[in-house]
Amino acid sequence: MTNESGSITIHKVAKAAGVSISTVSRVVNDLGRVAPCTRRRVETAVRRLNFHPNSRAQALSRKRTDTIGLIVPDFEGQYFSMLMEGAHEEAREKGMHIMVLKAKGAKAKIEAVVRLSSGGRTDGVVLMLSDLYSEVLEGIGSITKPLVILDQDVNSWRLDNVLLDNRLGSFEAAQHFIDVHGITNMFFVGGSENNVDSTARASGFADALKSAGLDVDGRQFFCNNYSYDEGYHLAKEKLFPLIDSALRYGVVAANDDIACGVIDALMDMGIQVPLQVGVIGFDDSDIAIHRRLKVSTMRVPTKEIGRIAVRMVMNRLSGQSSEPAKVILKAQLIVRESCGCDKHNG
Amino acid sequence: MTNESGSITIHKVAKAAGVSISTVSRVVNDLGRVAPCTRRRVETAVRRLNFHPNSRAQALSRKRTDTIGLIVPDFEGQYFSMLMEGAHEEAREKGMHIMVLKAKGAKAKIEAVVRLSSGGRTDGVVLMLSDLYSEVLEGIGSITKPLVILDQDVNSWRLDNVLLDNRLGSFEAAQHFIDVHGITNMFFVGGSENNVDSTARASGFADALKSAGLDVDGRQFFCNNYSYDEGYHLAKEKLFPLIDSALRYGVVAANDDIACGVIDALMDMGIQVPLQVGVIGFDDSDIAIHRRLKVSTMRVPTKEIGRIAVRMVMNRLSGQSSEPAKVILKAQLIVRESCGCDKHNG
DNA sequence: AGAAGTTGTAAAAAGGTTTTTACAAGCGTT
DNA sequence: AACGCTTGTAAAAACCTTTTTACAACTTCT
Repeated sequence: MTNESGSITIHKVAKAAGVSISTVSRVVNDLGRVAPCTRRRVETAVRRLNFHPNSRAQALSRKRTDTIGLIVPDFEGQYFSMLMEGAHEEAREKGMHIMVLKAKGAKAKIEAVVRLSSGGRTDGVVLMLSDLYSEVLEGIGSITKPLVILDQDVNSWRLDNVLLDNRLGSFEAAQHFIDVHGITNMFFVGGSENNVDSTARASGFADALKSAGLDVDGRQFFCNNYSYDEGYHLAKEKLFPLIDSALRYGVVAANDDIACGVIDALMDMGIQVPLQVGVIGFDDSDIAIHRRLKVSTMRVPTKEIGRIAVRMVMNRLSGQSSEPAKVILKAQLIVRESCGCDKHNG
Repeated sequence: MTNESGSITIHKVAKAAGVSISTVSRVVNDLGRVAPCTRRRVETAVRRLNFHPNSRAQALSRKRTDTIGLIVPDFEGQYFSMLMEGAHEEAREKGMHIMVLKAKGAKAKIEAVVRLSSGGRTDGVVLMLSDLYSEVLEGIGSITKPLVILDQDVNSWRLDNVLLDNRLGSFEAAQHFIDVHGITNMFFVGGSENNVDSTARASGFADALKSAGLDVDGRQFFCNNYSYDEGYHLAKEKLFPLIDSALRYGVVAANDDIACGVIDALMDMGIQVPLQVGVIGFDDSDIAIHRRLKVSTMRVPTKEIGRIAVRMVMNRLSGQSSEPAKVILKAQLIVRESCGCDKHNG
């Protein structure tokens, strides 16, 4: 008895209520200029027939879909979940919907953006761009719809941007080891080399060391692919041999998966964590607290990122903000156990 | 210079190519009856103007959106990620899109289904229904669009259904303890009481015990809310006191988070896991392998569930299958370390 | 050579809204 | 009573495709 297939249209409602379709439209959309008694008549007809405006016709007529596209490289991991959470909440509050697309690699990303925006399938797109592809920026140059880029700092006269201050995040992580624990020997274990998050986190780490007057050496940096297994492997094969049991060390990892891999590897090699080696992760994902040794980490306000991104699209849509907006959020150090602090305040 | 705002419509293309709009439509949609030289002319015009058919107009005319709705109770956890993965892949291969909605509780779920299907915003909906709400089934009774229910076994003449054989899963987990490890003392730690997965897993566990001639006792069952923390807490406060250090035990948990909580709690209380107490989780989520003691678990083919669900919607759409379909998938035991087996084949 | 079929294209209808324009009626003012 | 203003409603245009119908120009067969 729903619309569709029985197809209750605005015309039938109009007929049932004995008015014209424009009156029904005005009632349903709560535009003014309709007499109370007419309104009542229409409303009962709408209820009785169970009329739902055909959103496809609305979309065509209104020239919008009330849908925002979200393009991510991956559905896995808590980052996506939280991003989705924030984006969905914000969208929902404004009566909009989210269409999700996964696109890995430059070509796929461009295609995804075009597919979502060019036909008018969505009103705007949020694109997560964690790898540096200038080619993507070119490829989407012809898109005229609101477009906000996540993660990667793009300087465009058209694109909105929401980012995390990755440098500051790992700067603070390293600084924590220096200031609170008096540790001067440190390692950074990062994700893939062309992931912008990971490289920014590496350089923030380096900055912290420099600004504390410590030497920075290429041998302090390790690269893998953002996974537990690689973290484990790297720590066991490369990092462990460098450890002098008379000294204390700090490890800053580019995410919590890596941090956990490092911790487990060191423990398996008989190192006392966090006594001999402290570890700070990044992201504050579930894995950081769902273990015996709670992992200290830089919490990323991912949900907020999703929210803000959607809000930016909608600001554009409502014609506010002609200037491209850029919002930079900060990570927050969550001190738990793996850095060597006793207190567990996470 | 994309469509929209510049608005390159089929009319402009037709004009540019010196043909009628119906010819352009036939070329673009690759319907027959168009002379080679006309086709070429149209194709160049399309490319030159960068024409993308307006998908809103297409939707109105074709009476479909090429979009499938996916309604889930939550975006967190790997279950959602994998479901999304499968659904997206299948949809993408068929040129369709996924619109995601989160809805918790009966009222919200009904509203979500109505919102997505009644206005014609999607062509069909996949609804994950892990809690038993007969009220939801009633509420969506009037929907005429393809609708597939996940997780919960519904016997409807209209609704498609894809499920996991939860009973069999925990049956096999318990049986593993009995057959392989000769363990006769067992506990089940479940999720919330009205979660259909958890209760089915509990009863499968009970069946295994019964069919092995073991006693089943209410004190062997614990309930929480599917979280690490509750698993930890329950194991420490309730389960640990019941343990006789002279005996060996097996614990089947309703998911991996709980399993990890139980393991960590028991370890913290000085119990040797898996020597004294073996643990088998459920789901095979990342947390099961991202720890020192790799967790044995029942792997759920979540991605496959997502795929099949979307495929079912599309089968309906294409007019095949008038009978409601029901697919029941099986979980697979992944033997790692936490059950007491040495070998790590995960 | 004329009938019958095929092929390429145009014109028009359909899809269901929203929005603009137009008009009529009611009311107060002078 | 004439005028202008507001208010309620209808009619029509616009949104952009797809799909059906119609027709003219060719082929092919008898």
